[in-house]
This record gives sequence, C-alpha cells and structure tokens, in this order.
Amino acid sequence: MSRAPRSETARRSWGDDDAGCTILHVDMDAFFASVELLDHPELRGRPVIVGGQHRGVVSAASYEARAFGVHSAMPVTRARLLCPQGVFLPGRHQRYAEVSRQVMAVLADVTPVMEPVSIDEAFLDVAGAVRRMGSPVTIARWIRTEVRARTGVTASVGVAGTKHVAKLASTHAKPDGLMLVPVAATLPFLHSLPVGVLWGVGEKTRAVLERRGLETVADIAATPLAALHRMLGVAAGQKLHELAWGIDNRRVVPGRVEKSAGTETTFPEDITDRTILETVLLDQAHQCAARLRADGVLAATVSIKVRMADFTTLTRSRTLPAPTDLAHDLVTAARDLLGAVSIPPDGVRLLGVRAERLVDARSTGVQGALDEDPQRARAERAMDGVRARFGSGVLRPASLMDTTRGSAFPGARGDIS
DNA sequence: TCTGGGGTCCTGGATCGG
DNA sequence: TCTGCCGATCCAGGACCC
Repeated sequence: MSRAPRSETARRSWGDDDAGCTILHVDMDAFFASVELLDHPELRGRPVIVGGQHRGVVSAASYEARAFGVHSAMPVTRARLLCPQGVFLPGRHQRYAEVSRQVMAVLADVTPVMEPVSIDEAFLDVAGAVRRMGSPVTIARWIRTEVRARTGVTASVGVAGTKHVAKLASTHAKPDGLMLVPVAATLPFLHSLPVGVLWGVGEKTRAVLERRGLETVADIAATPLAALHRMLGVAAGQKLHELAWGIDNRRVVPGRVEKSAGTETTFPEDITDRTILETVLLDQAHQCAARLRADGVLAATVSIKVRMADFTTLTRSRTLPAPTDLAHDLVTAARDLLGAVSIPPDGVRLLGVRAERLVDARSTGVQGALDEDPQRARAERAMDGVRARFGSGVLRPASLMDTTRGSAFPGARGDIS
C-alpha cells in the first residue's frame, strides 16, 4: 500500500550482479483489494476499492480502479466521482491480518532476520540464508512463488544493499515484479528519481525543496549539507543528504518494540455534547488499557487528540503520577484533558486516546495505580479473561450500555472493551 | 474533493532545578 | 537575595509513513 511516487524511467533493469544486495523488501500488491478478489473471484477484472463508507478514505484500490485515477488515501467521495462503476467494499481487517500472517510465515521460513513494517510489507536480511537457499535474487524469486502458492495473492520484491533502496526497488517493481538494484547502480538509480521518493519527504517538505529548485535526488546530493540543515533542520537535513548518497545504516530488526498505543474515532456526524465525548473517551480508554495489559506494558503518559469540525486538530497530554494499564487511570486523565478544551459550536469530528511512553510491566516492577486499588485492577483483568474466552463484545462498562440499541454514542463499534 | 486510523519522529517553547 | 545560564523534562504540534 505504498504511496511513494514512482518514476517510469527507473522501471528498467539496473544490472544482474546481486553481490552484497542482502536486503529484501517484500511488498504485497494492492493487498486489501487482492484479498477481496481472492475471496470474491467473480469481481476479477472489475475496479475494486476498499475504504471507509462515508467520511472515509480509500485504503486500497485494485489496478483496474487505479486506471480511473483512484489511489489510496483519496477521499471515498472523490473515488466515487472518478469511478462510479467501482465496487466499493468496507474492508475486513481480521481477514487481511489472517492472510498477512500466512505471508509472514513464508518470509520467516527464509530467515529469522525479518522485520514486518506493516500488515503488507516486511524487510529481510538474507545474508545468513544465501548458503542454504542461493543468491538474494534466487531467494526473492522463491518468496514470490511461495507467497502466491500459499496465499493466492502476489508480492513484489526489491533487492538492494540498503533498506531505503530495497524499498524503492519494490515500489518500482510493482505490480507482481522483482527489481534488483546492484550496489554499483545504487547512485545512478537514486539520482534518476524525484525528491519525493526519499524517506521523510512528504507534501510539505517537497514543497520547501521545490521552492528552492531541488526537484530530484541528484539535486539533494549536490546541495551542501549546511544548506539542507537551514531548510529542514539538522536531523532531517542530515538524513536526506545521507539517503541521497545511498547511505542508510539501519539494520533489519526483528520484533520491534511499540512506543505507544491508541485508538481514535471519526464520528459520522460532528458532536457538540460533552457527555457523549466523555463516554467515547471511556470506551477508548478501555480498548487502550486492554491492549496494554495484553502486551504486558504500562503507560506513563496519556494523550488525547481532538479534531474539530473545521479540521483544526489539537493534542493534549499528561504524565501520570505512576505508569498504569488501567482504563480508570487513563480515562481520568483523558477527561481532565478534554475538560480544558473548549468545544466549538460546530462540534468535534474526531476524538482519540493514546497511551504513550510505554514501559515493560515486568522489567520495571512498577505497579503504579494497581497498588492503590487492587480491586479495580482485579476487575479489569477479570474482564480481559471473560473477553478472551467469550469474545470482545460480551463485556462493557455499564455507562457504555444502551439498552435499546446496544450503542451509547454515534459511531460506536461492536468490539467495545 | 475534503480529508481514516494506526503509528513514529522531530522541533520548539515552557518550566524547573542546580 | 536576585539574576542568568544550562540541561533535563514535559508538552504541543507538525510532518511523515503505511
């Protein structure tokens, strides 16, 4: 589901010497749409678009839909205008996660040095697998064949000497392709590309660079480091300069540690009622806390995100007296933070809660609020146990119950914890 | 056209203590 | 006692990625 720009001129062979190119980037093609086609073969050949229903954006579009100009992150309303004959599907994340696990299992058969980046892509360092399985390109071919055989969906693979270039190679290999960028071809390949392909260059940064006449990676490489520092700040300038020269020392790290966990909800209609917003916070805090307990971590900081009807967005955060994994602690802080925010007459479009600065519950030995109210902790853990056994929808705080509709607020989902 | 939801990282201002 | 400096930390927000 990469949104990185591509260059048609870079879609060619850059040579066949894969010595030193042990980094592979595996990226599934139009992943969500491909899974839908797998389960609904009658839709093959038709433009399939997966995304939100009314206020949403496109999560994935089949290549037939892309021919109409539809792409991911585009508002669904616009996609409907561009492609009225499209088949619009709401998305089934559990199913995508299931296929993703199958794909990751294929990759894990190659090497344990495998780093999932998202549901549909991963990096591998195959240096340790070359003796057993063959050259990096041979391994890449094996992965593509095996993913298709075991799951029915296709993957594109980039093979290069660094993560950044392997990622760009897989982008340019799509759909259903393989691209090798030999070490010797790294700079000619990079310098043929527009500046937007560099990691960290989005819409805003690209505009800053283009205002100064920097349009290609070659332009960045030719710009003095001090000038990039002035334009973008020291960290971003340094990073861009290194990437433009093919320098990327990041290693493939299996099993990354999460630094925050949160949830947010965009309402079907803007909400002005504070009571409803507080009820949403309670729901979100329970979802967050259950996730923290499942992961065995405690949160030291709580933040809320409020997006107003006019799309202005603010965040507020607070460090807790002690790290916690209890919804009660999260929602107390979140409600305090919301209380200090003035709600405009037009209302609130989105509300979210995030648990930040996560610490390992065992290694720290911190019990935090649990010591103060062991009964509450026992109650929340008991809820985890019941949900694990009978499903996530069977238990919810009484204040979230609506006896008539089973929903306490607009936009409520069925998996409330 | 009208902008999701899950995250990470960086920057800069405010605050506090030595 | 007051002031200035400096580093650490907290907080808010922007930008980016998938």
